[in-house]
Order: sequence, then structure tokens, then C-alpha cells
Amino acid sequence: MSGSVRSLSTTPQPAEPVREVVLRAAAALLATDSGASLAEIAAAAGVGRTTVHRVFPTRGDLLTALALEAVDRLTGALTAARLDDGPATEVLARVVEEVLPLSDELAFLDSGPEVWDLPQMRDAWWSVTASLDSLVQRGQLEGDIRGDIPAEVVVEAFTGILLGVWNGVRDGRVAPATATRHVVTLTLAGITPPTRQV
Amino acid sequence: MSGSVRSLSTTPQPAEPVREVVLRAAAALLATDSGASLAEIAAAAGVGRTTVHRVFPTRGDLLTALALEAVDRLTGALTAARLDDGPATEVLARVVEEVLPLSDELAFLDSGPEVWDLPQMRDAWWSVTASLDSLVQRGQLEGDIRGDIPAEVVVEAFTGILLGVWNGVRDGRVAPATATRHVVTLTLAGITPPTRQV
DNA sequence: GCCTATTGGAACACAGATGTTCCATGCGGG
DNA sequence: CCCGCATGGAACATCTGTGTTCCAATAGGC
Repeated sequence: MSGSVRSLSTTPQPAEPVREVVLRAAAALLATDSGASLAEIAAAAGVGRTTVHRVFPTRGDLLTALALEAVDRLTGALTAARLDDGPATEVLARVVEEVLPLSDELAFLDSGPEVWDLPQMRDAWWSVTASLDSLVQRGQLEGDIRGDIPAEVVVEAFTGILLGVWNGVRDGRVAPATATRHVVTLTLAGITPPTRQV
Repeated sequence: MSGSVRSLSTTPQPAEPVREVVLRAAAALLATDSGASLAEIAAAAGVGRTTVHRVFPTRGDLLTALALEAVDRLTGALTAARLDDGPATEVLARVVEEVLPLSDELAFLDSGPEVWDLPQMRDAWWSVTASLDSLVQRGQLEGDIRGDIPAEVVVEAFTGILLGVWNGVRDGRVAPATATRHVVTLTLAGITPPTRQV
């Protein structure tokens, strides 16, 4: 499928289709089975195993690309949620809306241990965590979030609810349509200062 | 190390030490790397790979034993929490206290996909989920737990908080001593009916 | 002190996944 | 219509993990 404009176009390339197809298939498969073989991934992507090797020479290359993409989307979601814009509780609600749709990619992050050997991954993840931490801390200073629980704990609980409810969606125990609303409700109810409870 | 009393004792055996050592090492290793090899597990357990094969003929046998043990402990924890005894919110607090110490085993359950092929595992896990579901439902009927969120969602959020905070403990971001209290606080605050908030 | 049995190590066959090379095919543009 | 090129399949070497067998060492019971 095409590929001859390359020499004429100086743009960063309109994204090669094959690469994307493989990445999507790999994300879906690895989310449920972190040990999926390249043959399975290739089959799921509808391409030959040889082609996969052409795009990603080694398995590690694919995993790296996938991990970086996942972290990149996550970072993008946080940016889209405008962390510094408005009360922290409202921001958290936006974060849920932005992050929940990414759950396929994030599930992969959870299942792959070798991925975290990359220094860039450690850094990127630390950055994400730090962003959320300081968001919560801001909320605590401004009185929107209860201050009697460490910000890190609040963040962990928040992400835990996110992952937990998404698990429920995936297993069919939770309706997808209402997932976002419930996560927001439960989170906000849990972290609102006791004196402020409605 | 010993093993000759067998013919004299008719008791179900005082637990063979080797089996336990291997199980513990496997649980610890597989919790962080679900693809750990038998050689690594044997080394971590301080025994030879041959010995591991003597106790668990195949890798699957080890995984099965580990999974069944994990589910068994989990079931035991729920029993110890006395699900039918007292208000649902108080029960949930007890559940946290009983379950949090088991996190090493539960983490393994999360990381191994092949484990869930066993019908006994599906059944056991369904039983656990159902127990928690009906506990929450009881709490909703009795007015201790908000009824505007499906019980399954509440359960998922609850387990999510549990796993999330435990992740924080494992990574050193959360102090172990306070983890239980924070999980209980956050959970209860999140699920208390809005009209009843203190 | 001897005997027994359990252990750990070495060596082996086997299976599956990975990475590589080569070639036929088919689709595109010129 | 022909050419170029990306693709997919086949075949191959290799590596790692698994499961098995055999044997030497050793610790415990008698």
C-alpha cells in the first residue's frame, strides 16, 4: 500500500498505516496476555510476521514503541485535562474523562514488567505521578480535597478506582456508559474534606 | 532435611517445608514478573531446579497450587471478616484489615493470565465477587451504603483502592503502617450515602 | 558406623519463540 | 504494459525454558 511520496514530502510523514495497525493489535492482545507471541500479534493485526519484524526489528522494539506511545497518550490526556485550570476536584473529573478511554493502552503498561527497564519510562511515569501529586496537593491547600490523607495515597486510590472500574467494564460487570460518572462520584465523595461533605 | 516420620504419622502431614519455601519464593517472584522461569524461582527458593520439579511436576502444577492457595487465603480472609456480622461498612473495614496483608499473593493473581483457565479458579473468584456484591447490596438496603451506584461498581472501586494503595506501599510512596486506615477512610467516605455524610 | 533416601547438579531431548534470509506474489505508479 | 517495491510465506539457525534421567553427595535414622 503506497509509500512513494516519501522523497517528495518533508513533513514528519502522515503516519505509516502498517505500524499503526500492528501497534493497535499488540496493545489489545498484550493487555490481556502479556506473553503473546509475535505470531499471534501479527495474525491479529492481519499482517505477516515478517512485516512485523520489518517495522519493529526486535520484540523489544515493539514493546518500547508501545510503552512510549501509551505514556505519550497519558501525558496528552493530562494536558487536555488542564491540570492548573480550576478547582482540583473539577480537574480530577476531567482527568477521568480523558484517561478512561485510554484504558487499553494503560492496561498494557500494567502487565509488562520489562518495559520499565527503560529510563525514559521511569522518567515519564514519575512525571505523571508527580503531576497528579501536585494537583492533589493544590486541592488540599485550597480546601477542596481532604488534607488528612497524604496526596500520594489519594493519587493511588484514584488510579486504583480508575483501573478497578475499568476492569469491571472489561469483564462485563459494569456498564461502560456509566463508568465515567461513577468513578468521578466515588472519587470525589471519597476525597472531599469531611467538614465540607454535602 | 528429614522426612522419615511419614510412615508413623497418619496426620495430613505437618506441611513439607520444601513445598512451602518454593511457593513463597514463587509468589514473591511472580508478583513482579509473571514470566519468571523455574530456574529463577528455584534459585530464589534456595533449592535446585530438580527439586522444584519433584514437588511440582510441571510449571502449571506450581501455578495452580499458587493460585488455589491465594484464593484459599482470600476466602479465609473473607470468612475471618465475618461478612454477615454487623453493618456493611464495618464489615468492609474488617475486610481491608484481613485482605491487605495478603497482597503478595493477590498481586500474583493479577499477573497470571493462564491461571484463570482453571474452572475451579473461575468458580472461586466468582464466589468471592458474589460475596462482596451481596455484602454491598445488604449495606445499600440497610442504608449504610449509597444506593445510587451499582453494587458491582462499588466492589470494583473498593478492590481498586485496595490494589492501588498496595502498589503505593510496594513502590515506597505510601507508608505501610497507615495504609489500612487510609483505605478504610477513603472507601467509607466514597460509599456513604450523600444524605448521611457526616 | 552403616543405610537409606532425599537433594542438587549435569546432561539430554524437546517445544516454542525469535530473528534472518530468500523468493514468489501482487499492487501501485509511470 | 512494464517496472518497482512492499508484502507474506517458507525455511532456517538459534536460544531459552521445560521436563526427564542419571548419578554423586550428604544428612538423618537405625
